[in-house]
Amino acid sequence: MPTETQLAEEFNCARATVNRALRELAEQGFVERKRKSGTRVKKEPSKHAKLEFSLARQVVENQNAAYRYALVERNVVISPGWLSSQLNVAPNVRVLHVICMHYADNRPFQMEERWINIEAVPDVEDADLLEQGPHEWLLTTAPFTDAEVAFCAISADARLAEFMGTTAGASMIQMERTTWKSEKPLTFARMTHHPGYCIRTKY
Amino acid sequence: MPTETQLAEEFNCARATVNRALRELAEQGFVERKRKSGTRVKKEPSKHAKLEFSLARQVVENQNAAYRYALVERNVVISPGWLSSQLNVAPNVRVLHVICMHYADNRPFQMEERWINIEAVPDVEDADLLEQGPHEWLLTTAPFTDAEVAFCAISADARLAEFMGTTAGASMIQMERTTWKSEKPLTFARMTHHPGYCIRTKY
DNA sequence: TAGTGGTCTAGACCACTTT
DNA sequence: AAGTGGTCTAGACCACTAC
Repeated sequence: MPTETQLAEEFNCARATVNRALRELAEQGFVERKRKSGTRVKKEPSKHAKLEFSLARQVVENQNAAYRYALVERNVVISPGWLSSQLNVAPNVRVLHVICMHYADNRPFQMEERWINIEAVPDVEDADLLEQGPHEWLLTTAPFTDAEVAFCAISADARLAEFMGTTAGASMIQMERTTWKSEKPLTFARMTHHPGYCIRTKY
Repeated sequence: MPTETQLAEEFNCARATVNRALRELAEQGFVERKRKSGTRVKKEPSKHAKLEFSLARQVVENQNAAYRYALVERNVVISPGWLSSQLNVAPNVRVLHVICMHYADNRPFQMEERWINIEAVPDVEDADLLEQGPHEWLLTTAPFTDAEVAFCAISADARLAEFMGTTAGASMIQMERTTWKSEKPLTFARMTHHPGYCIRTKY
């Protein structure tokens, strides 16, 4: 493509304006920009959607349903090996293990199982988490800076099925998330949605 | 927060610079901006991930696996009622129905079923789609401008299980996508991934 | 209607990267 | 070494919207 200066002349506008337009096109994935070599139109425009990352409460309330939270289990445990690897923390550190449920109009919406790195968030040991979910507590107390997310489909085992009010073998969408606060591992969470739940977004 | 002019004074810089900084903070979901009422820091910063939207071929090749494509079925049909509603096209228009498979190292990776609005992309009737998948064909020929995506978990039925080399009842992650080109409905696609496949992304 | 952010201009200097 | 995009300045006008 022509250089910014050329485009500015062609369209009779300032270079700053051209720059902003091209920068936005680059953000949207239509063009690629490199210093010295210039701006090129991408062959396969890399589209991407924004995936909102909300609290269960927010999602439920957006559906105009009544949100209810319940704590199922809360205990301090020694980090099992797989978790230490996942979070990249020393083996055998103490972590807070939490299981809780989110309901929409009293129907199971999401089951959340979470391990929190106590070392990174010492205050969490005193949080009772009876009224407020660990996700919400963490967001207001220790907001993360980086996260990795994975979505997959799983079959409910007997226990999960019981909690989610369905039968064993049902297909459910599961979201696993690991978060860091400036390189420091915060938490690993596994959130399982009720059968039939869809994650929706737009481009 | 202070107004742009105040911040510009405070930091000894031009208002345009402040504006760009605040605009970027707003894009990242940390602040909210409204004319006249000013800029406010959000209580619950709305984080969001970018969800790359790639061709099956690209995903497979990124895994360093060999990609193979196969056309399963290709026929012109009269749009069934549910599809006409989904795409918002007149009932009984002609659509191109395509089923195809994407393989990674000769193992089933994704099954794709797609309906294409012939009226919006007349050329597609002459595309044989033997070498190239409809997704790839559409992207280069008639790139979309808007899309809606839904992810959900499904249980494989007998036919799907056979194609995906698994057993009926297996949980698989499915992506449904409807796309438009400037308000004109283009296509509805349902892409089912092999059991165990995860969609990954970062914040 | 007044004040805010949204956008533009014309000009300048800088940093990176390819040649 | 040269050319590109990246970023900044100082100033201006406009559009929306809360009051």
